[in-house]
Amino acid sequence: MSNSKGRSLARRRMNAEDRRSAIISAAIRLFAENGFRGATTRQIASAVPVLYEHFATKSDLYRAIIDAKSQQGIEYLRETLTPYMERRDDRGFFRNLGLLIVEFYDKDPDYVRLLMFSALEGHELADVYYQRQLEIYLEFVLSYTRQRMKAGVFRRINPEVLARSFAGMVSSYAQARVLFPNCVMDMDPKAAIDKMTRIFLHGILKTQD
Amino acid sequence: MSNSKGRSLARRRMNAEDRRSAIISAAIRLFAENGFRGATTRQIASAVPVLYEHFATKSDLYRAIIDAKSQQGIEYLRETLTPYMERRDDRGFFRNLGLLIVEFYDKDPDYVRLLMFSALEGHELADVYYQRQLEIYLEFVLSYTRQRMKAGVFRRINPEVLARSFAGMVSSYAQARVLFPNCVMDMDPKAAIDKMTRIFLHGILKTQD
DNA sequence: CCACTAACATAGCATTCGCTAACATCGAGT
DNA sequence: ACTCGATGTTAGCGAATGCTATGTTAGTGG
Repeated sequence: MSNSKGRSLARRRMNAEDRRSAIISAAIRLFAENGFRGATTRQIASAVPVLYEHFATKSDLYRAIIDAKSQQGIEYLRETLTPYMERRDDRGFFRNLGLLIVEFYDKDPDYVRLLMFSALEGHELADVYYQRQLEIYLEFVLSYTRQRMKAGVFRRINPEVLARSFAGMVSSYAQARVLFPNCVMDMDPKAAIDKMTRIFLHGILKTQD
Repeated sequence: MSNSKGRSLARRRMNAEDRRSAIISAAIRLFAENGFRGATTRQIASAVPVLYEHFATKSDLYRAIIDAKSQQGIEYLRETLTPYMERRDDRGFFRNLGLLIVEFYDKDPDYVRLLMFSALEGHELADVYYQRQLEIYLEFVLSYTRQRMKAGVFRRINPEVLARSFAGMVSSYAQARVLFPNCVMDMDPKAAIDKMTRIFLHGILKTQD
C-alpha cells in the first residue's frame, strides 16, 4: 500500500468543506500570531495542503478568517447569567459576567489578537468584528440594568455608559492579561474581578437611606 | 549655485543628530501605521535620507523608535492634577485625569498603535512600553487615593485595583476611539468621561450616613 | 581655490514573497 | 482493472524586500 512520501495515514484526503475549515483554522493561528503581513502564505501552505484551491489570494483568506473569528463570542453567556438575572443577584450577575470575559480572553487569545491586528491594519471587517463582540454583551447588560433601574435598585445612569464602562474596565484587564502578561496585577483573576465588581456595583447601586 | 537635482533649498544637509531624529520621527509614523513587517525600509528610505548610515538593520530602527515612543506619556499630568489634589476635589481629580487620558490618545494615535503593534509582534520592549505608561499614571493615583482613604473619604479598597480599574475603564474608551472610531458611543467625550467618573466615584466614596 | 569628509542618492544583489502551472495520487464509479 | 475528477505536491516565475556598494555632492578648514 503506497502512501504519498512522508505522509501518515492520518493525513488522508479531506473533502472540500473539511479542507477549507482546516485551512481557516490553521490560518487563524498564524495570522493571530503574526498579523496579515507577518504571516506568509508559505507558512500557511506548509501547514495545510491545497491552499490555493480554496482561496485565490492571501487577502481572500484573511478576510475569511477575520469573518469566521468575529462570529465567535463569549460562550455560555445566557446559561451563566440567566440564573443571576432571575434571582436579581446583582453581584452574581456582574461578577460572573466579568469572569466570563476574562476566561474567554485567557482561553482564546487569538480572538483578541485578531481583533487588534484587524483594527491596526485598517481591515474592512474590523468594525464588524468589534460590533459583534459588543452586541453579544450589550444585549444582556442593557436589559438587566434597565430592569434594575426601573425597580429602583440601580441609580439613574445612562444604561449604555454603564454597560460599556463595566465592559471597558474588565476587558482592559483581560486584554492586558493576553498582550502584557508580565504587567498585570499580581493577584488571582477571580479576586481581581471580584474587587472590580465591588467598586463598580457600589457605583451603580442606589444609596441606602 | 547648484542644488542636487529636484531638492529644494529646504532640504539642506543635516548634522547626524538631527538626521537621526528625523529618521526616527518618520519611522514612528510608518511603523505606527503598518507595524514592523508592514512598513518597508524602502518606504522609510524614500521619506528620509541616509537611513543605513544611522541604523544597521530594520530591527535596530524599530527598537529605537519603540524606545523613543515609550518614553512619552500623558503630558501635563502634574500641572493639571495638582490643584485638584490640593483642594481634595475628588470629582475634579478623576474627571480631569480621565479627560487627559482621552485627549492624549486622540492627539497621538501613534502612541497606542505602536503600543499595540509592539505587543502583538512580541517585541522585547513591549512590556517596558506598557510599564512606562502605567508608572506615570500610578504615581498620582495611588498617592491620592491612599491619602483619601486615610482621610476616611474613600472606602477601603486595594489602591492598585482602584487605580488600574479607573485606568482600564477610561483607556478602553480612549483606545476604542482610536482603533474603532465608528463603534464608540455617540456622545461627547467630555460627557462620556463625566458619566464614567460619576459611576466610579460613587463606587469608591464612603456611603454617607 | 583645493582637499577632505560626512551626508546624500542610486543601482543592484541575494533572498523572500505571493502565486501559478504542471504533475502526482487518491478514491469513487463502472 | 481502468478511468476520471478531485485532492495534494512541488518547482519555478516575477515582484518585492532588506541591505550593500558605489558614486555624488555639500560644507568646512586650510
